[in-house]
Amino acid sequence: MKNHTETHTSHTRVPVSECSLAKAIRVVGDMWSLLILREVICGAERFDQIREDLGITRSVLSNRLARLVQEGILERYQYRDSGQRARKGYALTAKGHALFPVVIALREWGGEHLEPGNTPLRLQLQTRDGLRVETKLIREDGLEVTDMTDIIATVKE
Amino acid sequence: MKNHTETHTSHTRVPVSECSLAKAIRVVGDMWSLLILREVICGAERFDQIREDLGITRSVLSNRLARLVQEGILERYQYRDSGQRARKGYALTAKGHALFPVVIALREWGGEHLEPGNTPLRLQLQTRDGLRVETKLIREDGLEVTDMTDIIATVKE
DNA sequence: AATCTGAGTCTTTATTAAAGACTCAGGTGG
DNA sequence: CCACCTGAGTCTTTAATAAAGACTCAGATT
Repeated sequence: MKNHTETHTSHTRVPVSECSLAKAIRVVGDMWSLLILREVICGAERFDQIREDLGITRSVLSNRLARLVQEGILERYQYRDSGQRARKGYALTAKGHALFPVVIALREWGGEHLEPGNTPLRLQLQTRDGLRVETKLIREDGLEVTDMTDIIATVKE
Repeated sequence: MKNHTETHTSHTRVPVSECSLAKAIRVVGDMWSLLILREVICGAERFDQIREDLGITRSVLSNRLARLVQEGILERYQYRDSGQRARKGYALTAKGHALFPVVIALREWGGEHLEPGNTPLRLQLQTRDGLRVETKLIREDGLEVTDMTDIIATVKE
């Protein structure tokens, strides 16, 4: 609970149009795009696979995939499983992979603050050899930040 | 570019309804909510302040603030600056502060992948005593993950 | 040749957002 | 005390998006 007599930290004004956080939010900060990324990370690669898992409509999925490809976050490719016809798939590019810290942080936050008691099955993000991975906030001096209220926004130009 | 003859990692199916990542996306994974969080982190506290900075309509702002308060991410309080009338403000709760890793990771991604050349002024997230803060992916064994393609999704039940 | 599938597009209807007028309470100035 | 201003919204109308589901079209499959 905030103390209403405390002196307020001054308002850091970075115009939305020039803020890389705001830009990132405009590019990937929408529900369907994020859910689609989750699907691709989980290994879904085909249009209908994603659509069935998410219950998204074809038109919106088509639209979002196009945007994600255009932004260079996903790439579209063709593949052919042996004995199967050629198909099209979507996969993360390097730029898409670079979103892992965001996704993992979101996953952690959801797991810690949104779970309603029991958790039957949990999505884990780990290395190929089975090591758990988690995000940490590290200060310039190498120490981990544990108290989030110690973090403030400023403008460096 | 993905090799189209590689064996595909199997599809990890966690129903959207039971996935803490998907839940987190549904709660904070929308553009306006994220932009509002950015504003509050930047020190905006009043309704009209946020509205002017973001150019969001009153009705949507009202709606999103109510949702964020209801989710326990923001709290509404009253304050009175000396010589001023009493006003209402919004501030991060502990649950809201816990989103810092997500926000900082997004900020980093935006800065690295979305900047169009020159960056006049940059939003920085740092400690109160001026130390830069960044997110890192740390493996169970303490090492940092640098190659994102080494991370895969699995289900642990 | 007829059918099936994947990967969409198109059309219609329902939801959500934008623009901007209106409300209402607390404080201020004359 | 009365008229006016401001903060913090609500309400109404119009425009943009999303949902539901029919339709398309090309490459396999029977």
